[in-house]
Amino acid sequence: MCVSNRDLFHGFSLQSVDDKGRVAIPADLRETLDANSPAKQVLITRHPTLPCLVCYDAGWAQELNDRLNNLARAAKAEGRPFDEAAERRGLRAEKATYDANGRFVIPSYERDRAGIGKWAFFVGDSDTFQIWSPEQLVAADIDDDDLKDRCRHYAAAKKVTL
Amino acid sequence: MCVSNRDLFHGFSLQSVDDKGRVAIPADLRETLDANSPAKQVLITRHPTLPCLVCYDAGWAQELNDRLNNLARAAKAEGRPFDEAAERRGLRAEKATYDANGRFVIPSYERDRAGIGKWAFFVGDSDTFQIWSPEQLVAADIDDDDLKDRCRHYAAAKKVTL
DNA sequence: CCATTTGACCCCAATTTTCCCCACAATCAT
DNA sequence: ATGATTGTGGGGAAAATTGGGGTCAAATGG
Repeated sequence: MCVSNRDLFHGFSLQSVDDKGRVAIPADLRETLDANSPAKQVLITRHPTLPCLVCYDAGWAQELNDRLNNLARAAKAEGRPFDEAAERRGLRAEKATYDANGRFVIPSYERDRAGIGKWAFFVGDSDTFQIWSPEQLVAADIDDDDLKDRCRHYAAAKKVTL
Repeated sequence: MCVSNRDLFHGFSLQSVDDKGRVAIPADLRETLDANSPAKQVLITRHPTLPCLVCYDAGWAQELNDRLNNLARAAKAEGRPFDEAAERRGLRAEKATYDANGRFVIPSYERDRAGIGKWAFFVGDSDTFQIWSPEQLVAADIDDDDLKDRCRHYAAAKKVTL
């Protein structure tokens, strides 16, 4: 089960959020979405611990679901305890479609909780990608100075003051 | 485990960076990139400890990701602690495509952090290759006199003063 | 039930950025 | 030397991002 033949999400980008709440998914990440699933859709969840969003394609959602089912079956067969309901909560997600320009509307609950305003910082993370409010990121109490630094660099390049 | 029949990166070269930020990947290294992945792309990260960049092909990225997923699964199955988010940070990378002449644009954050100006020193390192600012390399507080010496030699050959 | 509002989509257009292509210089191998 | 490959410079074409309409349908409230 080594080769899943999926494209990975790589790259970083600071994108503007317009007055309608739309953001363009950076071309690099969108390319991966399109490669992994023909549906022009992106699944959006809150990160379990960090104040950011986690996004992926429909194919990855299926993969996660399959794995969970396999774990549940194995646990049951071996009589181990397995809180399937809890595990399944981690798979809940919003679904959004993106248009020909690669834009979608960040669902209001997710946008609100991630504190996303005028700008959205995209972070490719292999099987998924994250979306941060740049302001939240640089202020966050996390051990990832490089990401914060990178965010500042991208902000400066677009003349955005955080 | 996957039998990955991969070519290795070998060789050294000092390349110029033009006004657009473009640099040609030396032919030896490019050959390996092409052999390992049909995508004309190179993934670029910062070295975890040294002031240089680490680059590799998309196939190696997939290999690293597969290994990480397997480790995470094993750890979970055996109830061992595993900081997946931290491990995953090491896999984050910028993606750049190179043209028919083998040139790509060094992403501005990476270029900035590696202190790369007019010249880029390429170092084959088996599964990956490194890109150094020659000035940073010879001044770096590292125990690799041979590499520094080699860099000076290449610089002298191109009449570059460091 | 009908009028009005809201908002989700879709299309078009301008600007910026990237990348593709061609020509030429330098280097290497024969 | 000379032809082939590799590296370098620059301009034009294509794509990405962003702003702003318009249209249709569901929801709201008279």
